[in-house]
Amino acid sequence: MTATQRFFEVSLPVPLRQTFSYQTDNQGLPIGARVRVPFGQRQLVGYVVAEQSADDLGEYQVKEIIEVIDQQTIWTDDIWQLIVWSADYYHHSLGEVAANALPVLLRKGNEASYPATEYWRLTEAGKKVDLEGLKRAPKQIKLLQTLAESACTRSSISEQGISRTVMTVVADKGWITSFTERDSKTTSGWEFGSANQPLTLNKQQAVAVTTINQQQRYAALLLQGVTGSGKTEVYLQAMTDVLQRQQQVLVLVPEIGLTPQTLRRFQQRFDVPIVMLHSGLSDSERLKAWLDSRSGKAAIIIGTRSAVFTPCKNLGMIIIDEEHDLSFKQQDGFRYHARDVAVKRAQLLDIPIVLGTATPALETLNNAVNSRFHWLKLDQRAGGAENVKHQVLDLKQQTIEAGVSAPLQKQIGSELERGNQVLLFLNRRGFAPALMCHECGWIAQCKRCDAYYTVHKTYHQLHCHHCGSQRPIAKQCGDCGSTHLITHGVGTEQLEQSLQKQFPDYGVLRIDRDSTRRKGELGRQLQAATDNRYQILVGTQMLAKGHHFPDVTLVALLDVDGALYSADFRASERLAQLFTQVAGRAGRARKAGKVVLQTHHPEHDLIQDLLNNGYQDFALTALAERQMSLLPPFGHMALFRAEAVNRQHVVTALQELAQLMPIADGAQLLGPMPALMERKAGRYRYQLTLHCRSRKLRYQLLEHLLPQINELASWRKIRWSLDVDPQDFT
DNA sequence: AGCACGCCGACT
DNA sequence: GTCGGCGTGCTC
Repeated sequence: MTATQRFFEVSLPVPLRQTFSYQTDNQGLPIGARVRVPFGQRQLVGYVVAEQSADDLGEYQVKEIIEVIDQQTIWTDDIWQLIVWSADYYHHSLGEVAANALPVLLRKGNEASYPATEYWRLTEAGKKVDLEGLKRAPKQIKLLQTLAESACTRSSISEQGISRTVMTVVADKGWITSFTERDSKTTSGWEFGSANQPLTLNKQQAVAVTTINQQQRYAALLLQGVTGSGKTEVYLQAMTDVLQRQQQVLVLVPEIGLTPQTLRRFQQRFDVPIVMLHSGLSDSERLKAWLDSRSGKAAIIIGTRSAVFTPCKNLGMIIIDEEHDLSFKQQDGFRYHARDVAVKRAQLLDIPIVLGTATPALETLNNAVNSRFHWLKLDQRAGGAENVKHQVLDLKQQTIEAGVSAPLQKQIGSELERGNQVLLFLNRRGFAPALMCHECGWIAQCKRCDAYYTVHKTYHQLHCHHCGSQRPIAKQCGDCGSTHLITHGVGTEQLEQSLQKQFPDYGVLRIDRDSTRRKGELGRQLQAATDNRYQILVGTQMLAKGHHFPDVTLVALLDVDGALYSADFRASERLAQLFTQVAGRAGRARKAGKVVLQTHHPEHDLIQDLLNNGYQDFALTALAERQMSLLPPFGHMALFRAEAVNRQHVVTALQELAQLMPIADGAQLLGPMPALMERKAGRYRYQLTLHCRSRKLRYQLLEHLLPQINELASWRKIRWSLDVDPQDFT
C-alpha cells in the first residue's frame, strides 16, 4: 500500500446500524459522496460519512473503494443534515435513509447529470404523409400531427392516448424515428411571472397571507381551513412573495391528491417552471426533476412524501397540503413522517413552513394550542356555499338493503330526482366480506392469515385482503359439506349492484382499488364523476380526498361502527377526519348539502360531539383525553414489530429484549402482545411498545436497546422493524 | 437486505 | 441419484 492511502467510514443501504471502513488513494472525498464498494459477494453504492485514521480501524481486512462516484457532493448542506438527523431520530440505517432520499438512478450510482432522453420525430417520409389517406387510422394521424409540432418522448406520447403498438406500426412504415439528446443543463434561474390575477381574499384569508408573509425566518403555521374556505388561494398568494424574491417553494401533497387539477391551478397562476415528483414518473424523468430542483431551474416543486428530501438551490418556503394525511408516513422500511421531517428541514433552513388542512392531526393541533405553531383559521366557506346539515341514522331495527337503510334509500331517491348526485362511502371492497355456510355457520377463512376471505363476484374468486391469496369461490361448506353457502355482509361491489337495481334510471359508478387498478383509471373515473355522467358514486376512503364534485348534495357513511370501538386509539381521530372531509364534499358549489351517518350507536360520545360541535371541538376533547392517558402527542412511542413463521420465536425474541430494558422513570414497555391480526401471510406477528414521557428519554432508551439486539441470538430468527412515532398498529 | 453454505423431501 | 426448500451466518 502506498503512503497516500486514506480510510473512510461508509454507510451502506443495508438495514445494519453501523458503518464500514474502506480505503482509497483518492484525495478529495467529500462527506456524503457516493462510492461503489465491495460488500460480501456483491457491490453496493455507499455514502461517505467521515474520514478516519488508520488507528481507528479494527481487526478486519479493509477493502478498497472500487469507484468514487462523486468528486463533489451531490447534496445541499441542509439535505445531508436532514438525512443525518432522520437516521438518528428514527434510529435507522443512514445508508438506507440516504438511498431513500435519492432518485433511483442516483441510488444505483449513475452520475448526477441529465440523462440522455429518447425523443421521437418525423422522418422526411413522415412529413410527406397524406393524412387524408389515413382516415381509418385516427391514432396514427394524431401521432403524426403531434410529432409535426415538436419531438416528443415516448411517455408524453402515451399520455396522449397513443399506444405502443401504434408507434411500432408507424415506425415500421419509416415515418417516425427516434434520437437521443442530453437535456441542457445550462439554463438556471427564471423570471417571476404571474399568469393570472389573484382572487380577492376574505378577511381571514388576508390575515393568513399577511401573517405568513411576515415570517422572515423559521416559523410553522397551521392553516386550519374548512373545505371550500380557500386554503389553496392562501398558498398561492403566500408563495407569490417567495417566488418574487427568486426563492423556490416546495409543496408536499398526499399520494392521491396529486391530480392534474392541482398542477393546473399552480400553472394558471404562476408563469414559472414547475416540476412534479410523483409515482407516475419514469426513473429518468424523476432524475431530471431532482436536478432541476437542485440547480434552481425549477421554481415550484410539487411532490408526495419522498419529495421532502429533494435538494433545492434556494428554498424559501415549504407547504404541506392536507398535513393530517396518513400517506405522509412511510409504512415500511424507513418509517419516516414527511410532515415531521419537513418541519425539521424548515428549521435547518430557517424558513417558514405552512401546514394546511381542515382536520389537523392531534399532534399538529397540540403544537398550535401551545403556540409552537402559529394558528391561522379559515372557517368561512368562500363563494357563499351553504353550510352542510348532518343526520345520524340509527340502524337498529331498520330495514337494510345491501347496507342502505330505508330512510337513506328514500333520501337518495329524492336527491336523484332533483338532478343531484349522491356519494356513498363503504370501507369494504368486494362483494361481501365473508362466505358463510347457511347450515352450520362455517366461514371460508384464509389459510395463511387470521382473516376471512372476501367474496369478489367480478373475479369469481375469494380474495384475502391481507396476504393477497386467491381461490375459486367455494361450492361446498368446508365443515359439513352443505352446498347452501351464503355471503355475509356488504362490500362496494354488492352496494353498486343493489343501487343499480333500486335506481335503474341512474348511473352508478364504483371507485375503489379494484375498479381503478389500471393506470390512469382513477383519473378517468373521477372525471366521469365530476362531469355528472354517473349520479350515484360508491367508493372506499380513496374517494374522500380532495375531489370536487359540484353536484353532490348527499354524502353517506354507511358503516362507521368499526371505528367507534377500535383497539387503535387513533381510530376515532381518523373517523372524525373522514367525516369532516366528506362533509366538505357535500354541497360545495351553490347547492346545500347533507351528510348522513349510519350507525348502531347513535348515542356514542364521539358521534354526538362531532355532529353537535364540529371537528375542532372533538379534537380538543380528544387531546385532553390523550393528555390524561399520556398518549401522543403527550407521550412518545416507539414500536418494535416482529414476525416469524414460528410463533414462539417471535415471542421469545421480544421477551428477551424486554428484559434488557432498564427501569426508567417516565418510561414503560408494553408487551410482547400479538398484533391486531396475529397471523398474516403465514407469519405470526407480535409487537413491543415503548412509551416515554419525553422524546429524549425515548431516544436514550432506544440507543441503549438497539445495539444489544445484534447480540441476541433469538433476534436472528425473526424479521423485525422499529417504528418511531407509529401511526398505525396493524 | 442479499447472498452463500448446508442439510432434508419430490422429481427429470 | 439431483433440484430446491429455507434455516443460519456474515458482510469493512
